[in-house]
Amino acid sequence: MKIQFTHPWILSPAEAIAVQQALRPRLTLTDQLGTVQRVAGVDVGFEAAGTVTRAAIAVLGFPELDLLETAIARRSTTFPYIPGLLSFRELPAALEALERLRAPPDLLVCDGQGIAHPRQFGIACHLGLLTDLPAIGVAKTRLCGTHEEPPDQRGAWTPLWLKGEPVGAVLRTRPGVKPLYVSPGHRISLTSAIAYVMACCTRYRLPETTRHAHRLASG
DNA sequence: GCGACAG
DNA sequence: ATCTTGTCGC
Repeated sequence: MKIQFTHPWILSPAEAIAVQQALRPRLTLTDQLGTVQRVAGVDVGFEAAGTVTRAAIAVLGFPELDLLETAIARRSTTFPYIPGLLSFRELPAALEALERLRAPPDLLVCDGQGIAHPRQFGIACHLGLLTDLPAIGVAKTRLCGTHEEPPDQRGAWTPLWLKGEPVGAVLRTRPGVKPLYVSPGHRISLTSAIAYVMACCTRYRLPETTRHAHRLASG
């Protein structure tokens, strides 16, 4: 698939924050999805003590979740991990992997936050904007915001509040496990994001799915 | 000023 | 991200 646009990735932290602030007004935070038939899980890992970033994409048919296509890319890491600036370390490899897909997915599920972010521009927002695809952020731990513990029941969720706004959901995908942090990235509402994440967690929790994607994409 | 801090 | 230790439920 084709990436819509990009920008420099060798930046200072202050310049990276300026990029986030410039791009944030371009987000669409309402539903703007067509028929969802292809969902892409986007995960990134590291090799060689963090000097090499490895991105793996698994495209699944929806709602059956059958594996349709995978792609992988490796890049030398050009930006350190700084909370709030994760996308500047991970996206160059993820974009390269996405470019290798034969057809664009209908929805991106990204490892990390969407608008549940100090400047409301997490990695799912950033990737959604550069591809102009609907994108959801699914994180395993909290970056910012406050919330109550969701009930221990599949599908239960509580709002994640940031500056008086509900920016995400703390979602119990299965009883007895830690909840996931779901937030919209681009072209999707919070309620739709929750529904799609639950529909993608019928067989596995997302961390298991993304780990599986890494193995499949690695061969 | 101090603590918190996706991966 | 990754690693280690302690606790609990099956």
